Amino acid sequence: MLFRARRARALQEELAKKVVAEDCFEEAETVGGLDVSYKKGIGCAVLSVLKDGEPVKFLYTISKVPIPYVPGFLAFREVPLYIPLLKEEKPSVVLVDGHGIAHPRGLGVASHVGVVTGVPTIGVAKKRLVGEEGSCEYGKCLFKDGKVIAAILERGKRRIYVSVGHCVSLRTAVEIVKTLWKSRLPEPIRLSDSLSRRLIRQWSP
DNA sequence: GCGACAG
DNA sequence: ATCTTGTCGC
Repeated sequence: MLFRARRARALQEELAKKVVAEDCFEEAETVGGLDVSYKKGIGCAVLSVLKDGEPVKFLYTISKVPIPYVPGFLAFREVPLYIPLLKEEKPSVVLVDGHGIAHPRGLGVASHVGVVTGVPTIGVAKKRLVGEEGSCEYGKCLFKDGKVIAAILERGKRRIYVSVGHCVSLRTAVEIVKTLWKSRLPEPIRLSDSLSRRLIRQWSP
C-alpha cells in the first residue's frame, strides 16, 4: 500500500490543534503501557495495565500492518493497533513507546492516539526525533522554538525522552514516569514490550 | 547535495 | 522495529 505523506501531514497538523497539555485527570489510579512488536508484516500490540505498580491486566491484538515506517509518521503504523485496545480498557493514563508532542508537527504517536481516543497519554522515547538539547528544571530537556518539548530522564548511561502526549502536563508526566522507571524502560512499557515480543515470535503463519 | 531520522 | 552468538559483568 502506498503511503500518502501529504494527507498524513495535513491530518497531523489538524489533530495537533486538539492536544491538551494539561492534566485532565485527578489521580493516576491505573497506568497503562503500549508497545508493538513485528514479524514479517504482522504486528502485535499489547496494553499492560498497572495498579499500585503491579500488573493487573494485559490485552493484545495481532494484525497485518501494511503501512511502512517513515520517520515522523510512526502513528499511522501503530495507532490502528492501539485503538481497539483502548476502546476495551481505559487506564487513567497511558505510557506510549514513542514521542508525544516532541515531534516535527507536534503530534507524535503518543499524542495521536491520545487525541483520537480521548485517553490521557505520555510519550516515552528512547531516541531523539527533533529538538535541541539544553538544561531546564528537569535537568536536561529538548527545546523547539525556544520552548521545552520533552524532559530527558537519565539513569547512568541510559536515558529516555518524556513528553506530553495528551491531557497531561509535562510535570505530571515526568512524575509518573519517574516512579515507574526501574529497569531499561518504565514498567508498563517494558511489560508490553516483552509480552508483544513473545506473542509475535510464536505466531506461526 | 548532505546529514538527520521515534519504532 | 528486526536480523542474530557469544560474551562481559553483577
